[in-house]
Amino acid sequence: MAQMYVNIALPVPINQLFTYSVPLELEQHIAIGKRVLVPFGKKILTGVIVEVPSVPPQISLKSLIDIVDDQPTYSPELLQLTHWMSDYYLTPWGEILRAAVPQGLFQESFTLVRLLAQNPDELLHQLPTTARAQKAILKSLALTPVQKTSRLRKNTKVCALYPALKELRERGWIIMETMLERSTYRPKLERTLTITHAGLEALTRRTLPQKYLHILELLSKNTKDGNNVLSLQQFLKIHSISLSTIRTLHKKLLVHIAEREVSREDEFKYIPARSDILLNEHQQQAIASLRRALEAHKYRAFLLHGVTGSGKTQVYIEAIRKTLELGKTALVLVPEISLTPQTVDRFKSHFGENVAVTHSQLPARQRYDVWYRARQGSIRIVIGPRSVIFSPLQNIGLIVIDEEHESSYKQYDAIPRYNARDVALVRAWQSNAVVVLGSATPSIESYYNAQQGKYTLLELPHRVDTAQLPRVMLVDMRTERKRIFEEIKTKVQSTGAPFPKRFPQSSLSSFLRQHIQQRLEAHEGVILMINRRGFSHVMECYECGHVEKCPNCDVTLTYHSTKKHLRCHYCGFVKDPPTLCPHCGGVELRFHAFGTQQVEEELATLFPTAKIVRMDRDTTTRKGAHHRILRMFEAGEADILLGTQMVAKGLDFPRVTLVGVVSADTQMLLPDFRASENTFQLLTQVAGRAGRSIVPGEVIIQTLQPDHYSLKHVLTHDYLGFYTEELAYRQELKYPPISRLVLIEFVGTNEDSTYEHASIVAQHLHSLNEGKYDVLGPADAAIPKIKNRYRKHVIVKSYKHLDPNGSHLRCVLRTMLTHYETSSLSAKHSVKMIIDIDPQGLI
DNA sequence: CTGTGGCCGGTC
DNA sequence: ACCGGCCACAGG
Repeated sequence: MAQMYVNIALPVPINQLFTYSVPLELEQHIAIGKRVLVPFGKKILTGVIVEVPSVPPQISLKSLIDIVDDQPTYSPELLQLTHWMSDYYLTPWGEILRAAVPQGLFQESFTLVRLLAQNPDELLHQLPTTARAQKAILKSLALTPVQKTSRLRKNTKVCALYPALKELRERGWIIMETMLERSTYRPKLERTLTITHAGLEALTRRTLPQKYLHILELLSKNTKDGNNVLSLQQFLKIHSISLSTIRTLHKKLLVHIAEREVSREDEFKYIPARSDILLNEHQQQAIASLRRALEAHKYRAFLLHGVTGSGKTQVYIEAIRKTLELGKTALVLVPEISLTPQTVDRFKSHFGENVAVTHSQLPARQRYDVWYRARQGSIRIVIGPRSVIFSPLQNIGLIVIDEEHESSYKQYDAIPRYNARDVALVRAWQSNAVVVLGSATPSIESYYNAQQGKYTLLELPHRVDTAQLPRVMLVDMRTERKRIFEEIKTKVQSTGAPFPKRFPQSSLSSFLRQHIQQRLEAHEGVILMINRRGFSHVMECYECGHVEKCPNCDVTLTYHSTKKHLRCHYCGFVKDPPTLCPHCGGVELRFHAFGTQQVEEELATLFPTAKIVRMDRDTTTRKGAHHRILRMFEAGEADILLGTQMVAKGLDFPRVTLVGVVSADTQMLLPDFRASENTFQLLTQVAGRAGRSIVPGEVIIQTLQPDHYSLKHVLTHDYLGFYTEELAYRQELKYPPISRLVLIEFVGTNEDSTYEHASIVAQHLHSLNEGKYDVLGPADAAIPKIKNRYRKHVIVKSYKHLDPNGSHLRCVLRTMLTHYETSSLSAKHSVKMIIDIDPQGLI
């Protein structure tokens, strides 16, 4: 037999596979998709067998250490999907494979350093004065005698750590041990109690005290097929028996205590689904289309555009029902934030034991369980946030992406930077499955795709039952501001006092106040949304709300306090800030945004008897806090729910009749080409929280820009109107979906070298250009410095009519990447380069 | 002459 | 990412 080789994908930032030879005794266990342990550099890493080549490369090879899996962790389907991602997102395959499974499945080795010497302080003198590194290591070990090498490196900041450790080892002062991390996953066990043969005999012979006989009798009834139905704990509790009694029986060998693995899923109280749900005509049509598509067993994508409260979930449920009938499985992706118990219960009540739900707050073990059970086929529906797109469900028939426009489907802060919605489309295509993208406010891209015929459009234009869409009103905050400003001016003119440093401002207009008052009196619920403080570097006219924009990119300019100028962070355009407002001649240009705190205080003063609950990042980090706040509000124990964007999504409280938006502007003025789209989506979503029952709802939006087009269409619930206007804007400035964007971010501690590095790459991209794309920048990122690291952006805009599937662009970027990797430019200046394909935003 | 810190290329 | 080899340079 010829020597066998395997190609392994490793989770290292090197875009290639590595070949290893296979020891004879492992040959019969080799299979594509299994995890293996391999030596790599100084470490042992986990990798995945992705190919079995017939011809080895002409280099000396290392040998596999072990095969971790009994059965492949990755199905051919998942290997195909992750391979596509590796190519599309320019990310090493191994890194994607690691991201596609629960944490802890990619063990790697580490080295422990253990101090043997008893008296390290004396030993210090034995070392030559020049051996500073060794001394530093000894001192650190004197404090903590056992440390990982990585920790020693951090503690001592020694450069050549290993040579120094070698010396110390040769002196016999330390030893080093290579260890493999323990897998973070261990099954949850519980103890079971069974009666032994000796116990049964004792029972028939009745040679024991009555008390013990009674217990044995209970036990003999409780035992089924050799397995105890109740756990030890449950048995003790139900029959009020103490553990010590059982111990006595155990000592006499009359009972047997064993351990068994249990599922960690939370107890679920089964609520049967309502059977009286009447589907309206549009829902029925949508369901019929989906059923036909499912029966065809072919790839097909649908965009389900349904207004808030139009019963999209019921459509998903019927589609899933059909999928199960066809013997297939279904994936449901939801944005993290909208995974309310309401939604979960609804799916569970229809599909019971077939469903599993994961979310990021679930302990890692429980997430592992869901992953494992999906792979085993013991569940057939998985619901969760973006990462469940990798769920190892077999035979997928349907993928649902709820609220497909949500930015949380894009992972932007870690490798791999992928959009789960787009990956879902590819997975469905590769698996001949049906995809449903659902939203009340589809992303411009998705609606564009629907119009281009890539997706079939399904519309739900009405709310279910007889609920009406709420009445939306705008409050022009400029009038309020003007009044205050005039008052100050007259006061200044009459008294001769200087202008006050800070102008008084109230976050709540009198109009909004009156309406809150009315709702409180009627004992109805009020939701108030504040935008997170976010971006304060936007300069705004106090009187008219005017904001300066870039003449080239049409994004909001940001103020740089050090250089005292306004700047476009897309193209680098710079100008001095105006002293007078170019729009109204106002003198007061300033930065501002309301914080949750200020609004809460104002509310408390204005409505002293009202009970206000706050929901934001700070108040909901504790486990269960989120649910408790919502339950209080639902039960009517709280009158006003005040919160950030969290309150905009997925909540369904019939008692809410008024929704107020403190300021639409913070969102609208974000320096990003998607600012209008996000504003429209957010406001439409939050407006959708009002009037979800017979009582009609009202929505009040405060703004300094009442004429802005993203607000205009919110008033009339006119998605298509907004889409048309927004698409024209995108076409004019060549933003997606007309173009394809790639954001290249450079992060470094030294501003000049970070910039230099960015320009070299930008230059390189220019030189490779054949006119199919534009390169913008380098420019400062909108937040130019985070945690003492400078951020520079280079943006590539590739034109779809010249490079329809973006393959040319990826080819160019790959060339650039190879060049970059070998030129070791990054190491020299310690500048990190991050490539983000199809970024969600450019901030 | 030795030990150390910075750059650079390789990792099967 | 992270290690080791190479080179320049400070201290003896």
